[in-house]
Amino acid sequence: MGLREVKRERTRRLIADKAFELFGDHGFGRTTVEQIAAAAEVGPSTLYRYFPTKETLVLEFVDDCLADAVTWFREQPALDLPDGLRAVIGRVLEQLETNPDRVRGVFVLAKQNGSVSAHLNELIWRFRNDLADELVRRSAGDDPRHAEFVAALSAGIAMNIIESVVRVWVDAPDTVDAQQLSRQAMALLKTGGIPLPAAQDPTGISDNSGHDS
Amino acid sequence: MGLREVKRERTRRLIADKAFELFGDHGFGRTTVEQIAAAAEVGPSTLYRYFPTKETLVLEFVDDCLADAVTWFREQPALDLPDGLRAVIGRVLEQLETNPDRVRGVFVLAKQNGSVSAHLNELIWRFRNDLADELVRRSAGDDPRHAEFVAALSAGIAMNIIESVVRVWVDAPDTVDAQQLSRQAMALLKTGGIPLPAAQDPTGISDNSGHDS
DNA sequence: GTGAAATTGGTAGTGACTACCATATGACTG
DNA sequence: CAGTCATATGGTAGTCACTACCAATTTCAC
Repeated sequence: MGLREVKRERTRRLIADKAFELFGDHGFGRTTVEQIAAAAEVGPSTLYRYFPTKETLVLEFVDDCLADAVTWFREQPALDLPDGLRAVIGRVLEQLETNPDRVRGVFVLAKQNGSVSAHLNELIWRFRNDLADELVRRSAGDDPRHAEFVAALSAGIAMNIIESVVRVWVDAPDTVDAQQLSRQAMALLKTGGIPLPAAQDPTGISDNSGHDS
Repeated sequence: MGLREVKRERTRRLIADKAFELFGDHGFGRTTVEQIAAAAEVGPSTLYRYFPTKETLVLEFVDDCLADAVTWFREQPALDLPDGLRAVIGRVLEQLETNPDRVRGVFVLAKQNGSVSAHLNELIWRFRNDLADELVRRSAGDDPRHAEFVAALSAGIAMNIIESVVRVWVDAPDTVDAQQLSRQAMALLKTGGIPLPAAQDPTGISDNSGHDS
């Protein structure tokens, strides 16, 4: 709309970029928000109006990618679950590949700094929860407790695939095809290539008494 | 051994308990470390010698449970993977059931406070990574890249089961049997009761070219 | 251009956390 | 039992993330 929003978006991006630059040069912990504000030529209080915490400076892009994928998935109710999940995974990776340098930078910073790592992990979990909520919404109306449990596991596996793929991909974005790697993960899962936890003796496995409906 | 360590352990526990009490009464954010130190009748600087951050005050117990399970798993190399993973899951749940109130408290606080949630999630991821490392160590010496990838997925699923079970369990520790619920999750996983991500059309699924060995 | 609304920079403060120092306390030696 | 040594403790001063608030400036609508 107005010139206002354009300028605001520009300032926002400028701050994030400068922050990323400084974090890359001197590390997350050794960079103060005052330095970032100074580099972006804004006051510290302006910076805090755009980014509520220092961590969001780093994580906003990844957060956007995940949020976008969830929103997109909500608008695709026609897909059945296996194909739908495959598609969200693809969507997330697609979004992340928009800016590989940024994603790699985020993971590097997360490796260095505990707080960044913690908040990154929280983003990922929130994604899983959002996904699980959507799966519950789609599930046929049987026992909601069971549906939530299944949805959590299902969404968790999707999250795991994404995370595992990304961790490989960020180490060598040029030689690894993230999409293909994710398909490989799905295939391994389907064909038993991934060792799953299971008792050799399936005691009490087939009864449902542990789950009070 | 000496009287010193006994006293130290007592002080440590006293601080953690008082902290938990105050967090429960007034919330995590509304409780200052000075208040905790005062309640435990120690100076703030002493408190920081025991607990490096405010979050560790909350999360130490869960952290210990997970660390214990990993250590235990490392000492059980005889188990094959499916059964071993089942056993770690059981071990973690067993440890958590040692102090259900504490675990529930942790999850309640995590729900209220973003930083607690973030650090809790990080603990869980660290557990997954430790588990994955051990799985890699056990894997036959083929392509390490592939082994790491598989291990990450495998450990991730174990982590997911634990997390999903615990989230149900903390809501009603008395009516839910965590161990049985985890076995149910494994059974669902094995019998296809959990929707997994997969393309209906398995394009490029069976070739290995995406994975450069 | 004028007034309303939004954006900004600055100030003062809180609270988590660190570095450092002086003191006190338990542990060991003669 | 006295001496001494390592360790534990409390306090002080300081940094930095973050908040609440205020005054000034800029943008938009009329």
